[in-house]
Amino acid sequence: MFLSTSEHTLDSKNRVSAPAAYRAEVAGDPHQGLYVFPHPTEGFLEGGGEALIASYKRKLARLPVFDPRRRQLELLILGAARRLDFDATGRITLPKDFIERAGLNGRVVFVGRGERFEIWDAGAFDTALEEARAGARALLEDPAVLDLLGGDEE
Amino acid sequence: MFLSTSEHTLDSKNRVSAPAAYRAEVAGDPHQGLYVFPHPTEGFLEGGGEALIASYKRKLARLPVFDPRRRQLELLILGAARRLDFDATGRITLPKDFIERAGLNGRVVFVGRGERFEIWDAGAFDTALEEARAGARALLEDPAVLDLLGGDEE
DNA sequence: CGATCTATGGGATAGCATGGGAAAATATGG
DNA sequence: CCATATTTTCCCATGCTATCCCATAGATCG
Repeated sequence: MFLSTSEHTLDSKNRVSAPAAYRAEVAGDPHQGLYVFPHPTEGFLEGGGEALIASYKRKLARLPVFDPRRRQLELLILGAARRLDFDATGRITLPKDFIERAGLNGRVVFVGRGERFEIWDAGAFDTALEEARAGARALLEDPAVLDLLGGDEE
Repeated sequence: MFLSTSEHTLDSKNRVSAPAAYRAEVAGDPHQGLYVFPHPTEGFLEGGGEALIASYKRKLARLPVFDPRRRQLELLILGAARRLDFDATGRITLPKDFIERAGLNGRVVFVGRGERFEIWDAGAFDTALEEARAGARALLEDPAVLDLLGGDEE
């Protein structure tokens, strides 16, 4: 599972160290590496292991091949995704267009979200995190959320 | 799996470098090479490895041999498909009629879609990609799409 | 306090994409 | 059946980019 948040440096060759925990996460995969694509509408990158891409592929395969929604999603996800392999020291190299799409600028943040993770520009992420914190109290008082997180399971 | 999008040059001899990742994808096939045919109705080429053609063949075999729909589909897919082998530097040579059917004009784009990929004229692809991005927000708000991509799989 | 792992920087190297010439195969006409 | 024209295949050369490799420094852990 991809957890926690960590900041790393994007160097002049567009390389960035992947969090060691993420490398361990995909260490068992056949081609170990991270699969990454720019989010279709938001300004960050989404990533995961082979399992994530395979899951998208299976989900899209439920729609007929000629369904416009399937074709559009394939284009935005499978067509945009790239497998990024680790170098000997555990870094990945980000394609230039990914860097532009996500507005990355030196300091980048990896944010774990369970089955997947996100790569943000540090500045944009700080802003988003502040907003999330500012709204946290109201969120936790929302009856639907209370119910969702509520009692212990079983 | 065929992923990602990359642009290559169609030279004066109708040769174009196949993406290195696609070559790796079919490296294990008995006759390694790409199987390509013009889409029956749209202006691009569809391609894949041996697995793709074998899959079409199996699917068509579900219909009786004399079924007119089977005969028509065989003509449009199996009859149109060609195996394109790589030269020593990893290029394939596109037949002239494929180039005309897809309106290829110097710059061509390979688009990965999982089990298959497509070959587009760069100009036409840029337009299609822009449209897909423009409609992305609405797409991701579509309840059917939310449901499709939504929950984690078991 | 040494051993190991992680993060980062930079030079060297190998692979990829592309162009063009030479040789081989194929087609066309007599 | 041969001669010529055309197409296709093979081979080599080049610039560029990504990858490999080494070095350093800090952090972590017994």
